[in-house]
Amino acid sequence: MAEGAPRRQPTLDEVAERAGVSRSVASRALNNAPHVSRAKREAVERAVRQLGYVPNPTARALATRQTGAAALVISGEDPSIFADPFFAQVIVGASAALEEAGLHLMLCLAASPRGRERVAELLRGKGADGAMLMALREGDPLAELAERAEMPVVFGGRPVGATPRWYVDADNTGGAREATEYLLSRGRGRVATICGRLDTEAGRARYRGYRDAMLGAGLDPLPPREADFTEAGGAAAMAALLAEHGDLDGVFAANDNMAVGALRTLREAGRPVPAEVAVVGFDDLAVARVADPPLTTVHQPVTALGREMARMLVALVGGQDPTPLILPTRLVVRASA
Amino acid sequence: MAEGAPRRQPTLDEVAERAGVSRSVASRALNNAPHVSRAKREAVERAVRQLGYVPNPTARALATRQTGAAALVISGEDPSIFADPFFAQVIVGASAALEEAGLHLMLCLAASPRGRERVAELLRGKGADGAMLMALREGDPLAELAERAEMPVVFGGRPVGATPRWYVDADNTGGAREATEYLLSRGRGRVATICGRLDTEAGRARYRGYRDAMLGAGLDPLPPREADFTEAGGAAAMAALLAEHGDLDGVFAANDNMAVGALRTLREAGRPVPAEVAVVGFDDLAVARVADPPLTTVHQPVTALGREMARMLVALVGGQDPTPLILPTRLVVRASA
DNA sequence: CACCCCGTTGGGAGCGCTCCCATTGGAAGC
DNA sequence: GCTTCCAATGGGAGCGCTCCCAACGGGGTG
Repeated sequence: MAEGAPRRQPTLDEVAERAGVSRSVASRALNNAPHVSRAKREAVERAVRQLGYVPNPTARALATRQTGAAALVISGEDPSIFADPFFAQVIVGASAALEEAGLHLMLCLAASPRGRERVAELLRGKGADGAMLMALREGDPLAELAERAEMPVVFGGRPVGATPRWYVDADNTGGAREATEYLLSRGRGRVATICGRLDTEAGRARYRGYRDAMLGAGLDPLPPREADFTEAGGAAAMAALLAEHGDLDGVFAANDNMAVGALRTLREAGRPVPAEVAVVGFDDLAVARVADPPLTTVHQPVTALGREMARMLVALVGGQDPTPLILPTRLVVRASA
Repeated sequence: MAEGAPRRQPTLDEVAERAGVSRSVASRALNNAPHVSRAKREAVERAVRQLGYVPNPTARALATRQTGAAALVISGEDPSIFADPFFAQVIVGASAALEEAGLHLMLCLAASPRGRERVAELLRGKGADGAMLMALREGDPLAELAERAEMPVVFGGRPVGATPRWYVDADNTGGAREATEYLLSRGRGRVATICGRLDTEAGRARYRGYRDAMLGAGLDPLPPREADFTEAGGAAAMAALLAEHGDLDGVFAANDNMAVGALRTLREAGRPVPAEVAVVGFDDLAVARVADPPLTTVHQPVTALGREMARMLVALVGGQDPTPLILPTRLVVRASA
């Protein structure tokens, strides 16, 4: 907080007066728009420097009807979902792309009812120039809010049961299929999957990939063994799997967190990885490299996902009509399979 | 994006007209301020519902000189610093507290020069009602920006070399001392430390804690072995430590990431943990529980840190003058030491 | 019955900026 | 030398909301 007298911030009028020009000219000079003589432009710049003028973003927003901010909304019934480093990566990408476009990032963790309400306000009132929505589950109230939103909305991953106009997604099915096929190609014949929440499209798509690969190899896919994308959930699912199918020799986990959990369970059960059971994850987050053994996993360009979402939103805000994007995944082979 | 005709959002004037009252009364009714008769209040509420009116936050911000948003600024020369799950936890806490106060969260990753410039704008122009600054390094340009900021600023952790007026920090020195003392108390006599970046106050404070504990036990502290708070950095530092002091039997790493790296190096070097070398970390992030062996570490209330920063900021915005806060840490004993 | 008090009410002046538009004047064209 | 054109300029009207303040009127008091 500034010390001393509560001197107001200088306004554009004061800058104009100091520079000996009209407010209009000062405004144009500031936004370096045309129709300003070199002399006046410099006079304005000098005045700005002398007064330490900084434009008031709120006033500008009101006049231009643009807030200069984009919202990133992460759904979930409980804030702990955000602990997944996946989101941090997305944010890094989105933040960079937004920064490039001169937009600020508003982060909304739509966990509590109160939070969801605030998101609704943001979307319905013009609290941002656009929004990115992620992690929607089936029947997510956010989906409806997105419909009513007074601004462009880009989805990160697709919501369940509907294909929005604009989204960026990873090739979940393809990646999962590749992972499973890899396990099969390495001679694993009894491959199970720990799938993510089936009330998310990513969870379903990855299960489809597993199923397709199994069917393609003439094998019976196991029914979905659902977990919640967390390490603990993965560990529990692995234990259940082991109890039911003691003879399995391969597991595709629908994300790295769950794969790490599976690894832990297998270690505790004395089932060496990959000797007895091979494990493949999905995401390729930092944890995959550090796991023991290092995790073979489906790499998903998470930072790019954030970046492309933001870019798509920027295009939308700029009046363009971008096309949805599906980012490629690729298998990264490490020691676990 | 709304379909159909580009109908404008209804304004307060339209609501007032519809309700048969003046704009003033409508405004008061909306903000449920006094001096509005029951009848008119209800008429306004009805009109709001019928028109689907949502107040324009920008206009409100301009009139009240309050943006309704708080910025969380994370410094760092490179966005990857944000990959540290530490920040995600802070955000969860801050977000919840801000939500309670009806403020939005603007997240600023001040990594690139461009990003820092935008933060400067935000802080100098009134782009937010207040800011929380984290992860400042020695000589960080953000420190000066904070001085000039036209809004209250709360620090998360203290900047190097200066104690700001308002901050929330963890008891870094105390925690590090406790960790080291624990190692010593378990009969480890040759205890080294992998300290974090010494251009951060947290890095320095934790080294001081180690040093104090060593001196307190009449032992010679080893000189700081600096790493960058990452897993890879921790692994490298551990390797160097092993090369120089092959006989060490205890390591205090200044955060969990580095501790996990150290664990990996020790495993690769065939030095069983904790049998030959005991390891203690700092932070108690999720990774500590999952590590192999599970990591003994200094628990730091990270979510509370975010929450308290936000609460302090809210108090400040509300015109109060809160006092700085130092949150307690505590040792969590697991298998690694 | 005059007077005062106070809850209601609405008019109007901003908040600080953008942008449309009419005006000006000098350079270029004939 | 006169018209034409256009860059440069500044006045003014908003953007949608808050809030001060004067005005109004009904009930209570002396």
